[in-house]
Amino acid sequence: MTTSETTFAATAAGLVTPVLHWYDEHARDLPWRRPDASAWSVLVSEFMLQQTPVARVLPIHDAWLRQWPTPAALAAEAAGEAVRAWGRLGYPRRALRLHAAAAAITDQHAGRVPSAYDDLRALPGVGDYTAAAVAAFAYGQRQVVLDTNVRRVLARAVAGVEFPARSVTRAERDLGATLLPEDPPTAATWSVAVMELGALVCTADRPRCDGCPVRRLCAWQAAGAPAYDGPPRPAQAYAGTDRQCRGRLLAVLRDAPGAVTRAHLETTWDEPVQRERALGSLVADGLVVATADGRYALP
DNA sequence: GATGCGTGGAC
DNA sequence: TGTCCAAGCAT
Repeated sequence: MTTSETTFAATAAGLVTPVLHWYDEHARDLPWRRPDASAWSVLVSEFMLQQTPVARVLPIHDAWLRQWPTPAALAAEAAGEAVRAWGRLGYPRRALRLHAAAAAITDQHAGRVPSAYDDLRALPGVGDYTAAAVAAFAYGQRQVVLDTNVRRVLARAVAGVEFPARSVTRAERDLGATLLPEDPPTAATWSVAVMELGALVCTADRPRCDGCPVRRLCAWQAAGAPAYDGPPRPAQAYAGTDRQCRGRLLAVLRDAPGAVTRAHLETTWDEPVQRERALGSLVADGLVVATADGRYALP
């Protein structure tokens, strides 16, 4: 190991204890983190939190768990009810996938959220992050959990750059594995702690470095907090896009008690070509179904 | 690996 | 006000 690699590893290892202590004092009290939270509650939270802020998830998660306290309860419903209950959380395909995951859990895992990473990863809508997160947070396993928060903390504290690469790199996985404490429950706490640090302190915009427990160790701070100089991230347009059009159409169906007419849908979007394309894509995704009488409804 | 996929809050 | 972005996933 070279001198620089030795220094790198020592710096990285020094992050763990301060972050654990910081988490002990500053962790938010979130429903899915409580000791009595079920694995199902954790799984639902992870679906909802994909690309969605905690504040918007809280009320929907609460209502969801009241309505469907178990995977089997959700699996017994029509998928459209899941889409309806999803409300305006965004990315409604997640509701469909969560419903499909509940069905798979009911059919293939006797109604119990699986604990093995590979079983979780095989569920609809569960990728590398969500599988690792549920294994760690619901079952206390030792897993490398890499989300946007963790990746940003490591990019700054260890690599000395403001933002991580566009996609997860081999180096990040190796670093995550190196940092992970040996003891499984401690590893699981570290994973949630470093995520929380990214969410509350080491934020994308205006990080609160004054309150950071590892400021002294941070490579980005040591370098003078240089601005990001990588390729610009493409701005995600929304106004006038198919995504907005889909959102409008689906909102009409969510708010209607049953099927709606094509004429009703047409009032929500002026441009006919785009409207038809969006409606077609919603049907293709399974978020909307055409009824026998030519109307449209949730599945 | 690049795209498409919602929504609303913060500035 | 427009811009950015928030615990990703599937294709």
